[in-house]
Amino acid sequence: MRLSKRGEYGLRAMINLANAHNGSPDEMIQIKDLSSREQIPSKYLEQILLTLKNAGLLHSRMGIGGGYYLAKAPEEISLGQIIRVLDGPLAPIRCVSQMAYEPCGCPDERTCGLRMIMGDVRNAIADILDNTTLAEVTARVKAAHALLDR
Amino acid sequence: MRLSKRGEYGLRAMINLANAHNGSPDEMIQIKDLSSREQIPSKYLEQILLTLKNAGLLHSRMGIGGGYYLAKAPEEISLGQIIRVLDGPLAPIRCVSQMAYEPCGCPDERTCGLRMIMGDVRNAIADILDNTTLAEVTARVKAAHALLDR
DNA sequence: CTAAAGTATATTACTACTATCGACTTTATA
DNA sequence: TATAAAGTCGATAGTAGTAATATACTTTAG
Repeated sequence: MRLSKRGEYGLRAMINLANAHNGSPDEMIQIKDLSSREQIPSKYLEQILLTLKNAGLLHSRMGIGGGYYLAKAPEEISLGQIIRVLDGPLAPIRCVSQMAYEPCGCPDERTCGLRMIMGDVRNAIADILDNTTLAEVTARVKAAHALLDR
Repeated sequence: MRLSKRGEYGLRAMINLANAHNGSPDEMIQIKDLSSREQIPSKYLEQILLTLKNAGLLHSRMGIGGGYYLAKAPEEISLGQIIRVLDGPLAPIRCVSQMAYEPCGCPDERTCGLRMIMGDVRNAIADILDNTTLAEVTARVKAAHALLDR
């Protein structure tokens, strides 16, 4: 049930960008900063950010002082969206995927035990990831910092 | 968030064996039957069943009329156990794994947003898979058949 | 004794993931 | 307007893990 490195790196970068987000131009962050902060190979991160940009989740500016920033408010970007862009469907097996269903060759899907359980698992995962936005992650991070600083 | 083929095949085989389980010697099923019923390459299934046997979840008998059968009652085998044997930890990333924790290199685990959310996801998955036994799967399959037969 | 069945290990094939390279385009600013 | 900083793009290479096959061996019923 593994999240790929691509998905992990993408999420880390997006969470970083969300933490910096404040509506001003200051929020822009460069690849090399993200990469050093989160220990991600920078050329690999480049590909990931580009994918996220093409999917409409990020904007960027080229040239000196350029960088990446969120294309929408953190409230409007869910972790589920990010993972789907980078890793594809959330479902553990294709025959329970909402976005990329494929039959699995079991004798009868209606009475397939595995399908029933994996459907439950898919729903549990999607419930969390589709209902958690970057804004909520940021809030939880801030709360954790506040607790530590006391 | 994919379940590997190994895990999928293993679960299908175990569910099949659980459906056949009745405490008598009749419950034994041969590799070739499992493989044809569930469309699993038989030599690959062989490896999987052997792994499950070495983990103590299956017993077998060699020779004519041999085959595999559950090592314990279906009530005592959870899907989580099966997946852990075949695929390793349930957690999406190692730093939230209970059975195979590894640090992930983020600046501070206590305030890592990704870790918080993935911890939730891990718990949601484990809640389902560790609390669902083969007996419950069998019951759901029977119920689905009953519904269809009306 | 022999055929059916599981055991064991090695090897191959394939694919997805991870990462790197080099050439190109855009932009701020000295 | 030249230059350096930054993102863009396509190709490709390395690697690990997954999936599958091959071959030889052991056990057991009849």
